[in-house]
Amino acid sequence: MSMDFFVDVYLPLSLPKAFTYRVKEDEYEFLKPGFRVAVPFGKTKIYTGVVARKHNLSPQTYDSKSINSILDDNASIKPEQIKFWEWISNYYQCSIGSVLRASIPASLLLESETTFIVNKEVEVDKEKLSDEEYLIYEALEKSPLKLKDIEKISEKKNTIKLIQPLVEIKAVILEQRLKNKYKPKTERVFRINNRFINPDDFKVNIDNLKNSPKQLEFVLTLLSLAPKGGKWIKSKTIFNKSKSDNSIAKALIKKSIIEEDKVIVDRIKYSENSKKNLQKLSVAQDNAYNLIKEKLRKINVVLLQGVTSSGKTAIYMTYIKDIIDKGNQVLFLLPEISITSQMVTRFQVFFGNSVKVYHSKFSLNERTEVWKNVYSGFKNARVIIGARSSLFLPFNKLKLIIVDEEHELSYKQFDPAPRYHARDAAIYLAKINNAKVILGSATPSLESVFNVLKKKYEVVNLKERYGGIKLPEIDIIDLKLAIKKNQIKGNFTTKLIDSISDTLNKGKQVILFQNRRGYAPVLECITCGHVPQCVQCDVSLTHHMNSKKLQCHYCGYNIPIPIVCHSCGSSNIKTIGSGTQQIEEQLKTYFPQTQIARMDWDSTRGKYDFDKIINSFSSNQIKILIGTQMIIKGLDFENVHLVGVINADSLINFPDFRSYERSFQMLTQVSGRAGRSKSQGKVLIQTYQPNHPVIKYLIKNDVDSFNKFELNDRKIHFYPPYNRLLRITLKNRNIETLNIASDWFLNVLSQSFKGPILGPVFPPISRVRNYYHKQILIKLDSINSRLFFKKLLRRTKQSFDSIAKFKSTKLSIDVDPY
DNA sequence: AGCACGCCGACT
DNA sequence: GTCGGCGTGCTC
Repeated sequence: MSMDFFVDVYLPLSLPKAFTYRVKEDEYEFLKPGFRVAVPFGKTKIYTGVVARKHNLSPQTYDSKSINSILDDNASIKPEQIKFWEWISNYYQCSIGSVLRASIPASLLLESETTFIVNKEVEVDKEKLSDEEYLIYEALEKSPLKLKDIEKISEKKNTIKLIQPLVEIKAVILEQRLKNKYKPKTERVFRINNRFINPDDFKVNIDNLKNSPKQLEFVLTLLSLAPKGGKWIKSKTIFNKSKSDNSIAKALIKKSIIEEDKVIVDRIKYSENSKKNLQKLSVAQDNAYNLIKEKLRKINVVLLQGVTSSGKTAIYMTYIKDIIDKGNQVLFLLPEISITSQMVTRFQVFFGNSVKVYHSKFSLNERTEVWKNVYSGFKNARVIIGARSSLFLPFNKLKLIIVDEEHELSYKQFDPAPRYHARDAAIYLAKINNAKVILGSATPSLESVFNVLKKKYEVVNLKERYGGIKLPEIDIIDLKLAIKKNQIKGNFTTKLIDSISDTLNKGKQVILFQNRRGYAPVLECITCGHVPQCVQCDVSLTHHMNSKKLQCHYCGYNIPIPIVCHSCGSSNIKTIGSGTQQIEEQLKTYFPQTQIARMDWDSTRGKYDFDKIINSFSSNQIKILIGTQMIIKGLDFENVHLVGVINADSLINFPDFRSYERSFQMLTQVSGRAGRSKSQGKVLIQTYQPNHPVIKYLIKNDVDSFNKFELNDRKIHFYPPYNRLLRITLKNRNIETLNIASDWFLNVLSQSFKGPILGPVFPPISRVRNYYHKQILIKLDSINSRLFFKKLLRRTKQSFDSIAKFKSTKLSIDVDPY
């Protein structure tokens, strides 16, 4: 009986399912789920896919193509990873391909590029070729070319048609070549030739070098580093020590005295600090540590709720040590922005080379390296510090995931798909790996607080700061009152200015927090009120002082700052609003002699800008640091005494159901930057609403009461964590088509689903890059309705996609949107 | 998602 | 007449 052999393959495309390919019997035996295979797809392309499963069921409705080749000797992807992808794809309602693409460094997803080569077996009568064909053929005779290159040579765009005749007469053939994008970094190494150090000849050999002192020195240096030979020594080391260079090495290689080779080295430099002992835990920390340990025996997730500066990190580290001493791996998740070199160094001091770091600002090659380290050599990858995408690494023996600052919004991926929440995904990842989870925060998310109430998680509290330092004193400045008394100028009340100057006089530092970025956001015409808008998005252009431009934050469109109003021609235009740049300038008029730095998205574009500012602030060169969210992320500045919040209202009044929670978290975090050593710090908050609940509970440092208040509010309005949200966004260039499409969608949904469906509405920014947006929001009240709705949504999406007139409408789904 | 095909309008 | 714009449908 003849058997057919098939594999289902996941492709890195945004398509909803796996594709089935035929394989030969021996391939079938060799392949396992997780192997990468190169497969033809469509007419011209070859993609790298991942085998999901293998079987003998011949597809009924189509003929399977055969795979092109097998790319692995061992499964590149572990079964747990595939399981994790499938969960993400199912829970967050996105294609498996988009998960795959987010997971694997592009370097491991080989890419096909159509290359054309001259077919030497066919005689071509060049006289008969057209001028253009001739040109292309001649170019191809010199070297194989890709379509893009031919485009350049022929200076035409439609190269396919140009080359088509040549392909038809088989003068030119296509070559599908897979190109490996990952190039390991190598270093040259030398070692002494065995024959040279053979005891019988050694003396003679050395004597022979007498007339070449430079070469002799090279050899002696090499011998001092590797007396018995055999060992490879880095070229750099020898060149430095013997003051020689490549010419000398070359000469020695020619004489067969030394041998050379190349070894693969890590791109990311890890300091080889000797591992220090962990700092001893305080009594409170030790209690918390033991409690966590005890609770994790019975439950999978523990929430560590510790006030700012309570020393959560020390507890994590003690726990991490437990895990890695047993040869297991730990994933330490941080919000992207918190992964500073400060943080990494802190870990390396204790865990040395076993620490690996993974986040999106690393280059592709760097990320590939970490991937390979985590996959194979887990001795040097036991502690992985990473941003949300590190959930997708090929862990070996993952036994603990720590999600620090678990309340952070940036754990939720926003665009593109997969729109996953790293905290929630981490809990599932832990489950399939049999690992435990510690969530840490001073101000836990209401979701986690709720899960503690529901007994899904256990909580461990840490109510005092490390070293018995008092929490800062929080003082409110009523802006209404200040205006009445004429005690305000620009953004600053007299009280705040006095406090700043007091602090500076004591030799202490100041942090000022402003919840906006860039310079005074918009330019307004005083005469007619016109504000310059982006041409393809529905937003006002932002004034960027550095580049002297008006810029769109959504699509990057920019224009030079106009001298006259484009609408009425008046030259009476000015900037309105108050961002960090403006605050910096106002502050400079008060404290002209003081070093002031600003930290926001604009001033920290580069990879190292952030570290640079942090370093000069911690070394006390900068006295006042002004910044947005960026400055509040778990950084330890010992000398900061005063934290000022310029305006709490812009936070509190943000039109979103999470804005109170967020303001409370942010204000608590920012307050926590004050008084981290010995003396008690001070926090001054300027606000128009001194009696607002957020402010009220904040002053008392009462997280629990705030949570209670806020949970009650969420319950009344059917918001998370009581109900789950699901948001559908439709996009189209044409507003009419969009309206019809979104109405259709809503209609079909509401025929089967009786729960609350809101919309479709235009979001606050209703047009981005010339695409109009419309949103539908669904509130789901139980697991059953969630499961039911997701099924319904999948069906509805399928019918939607099959209707021709909706083809141009893009649809995206966001589960648990933020 | 890409990519090719094919149908239309705007020009050498 | 042809170039290239975009709408449509398919990919194992």
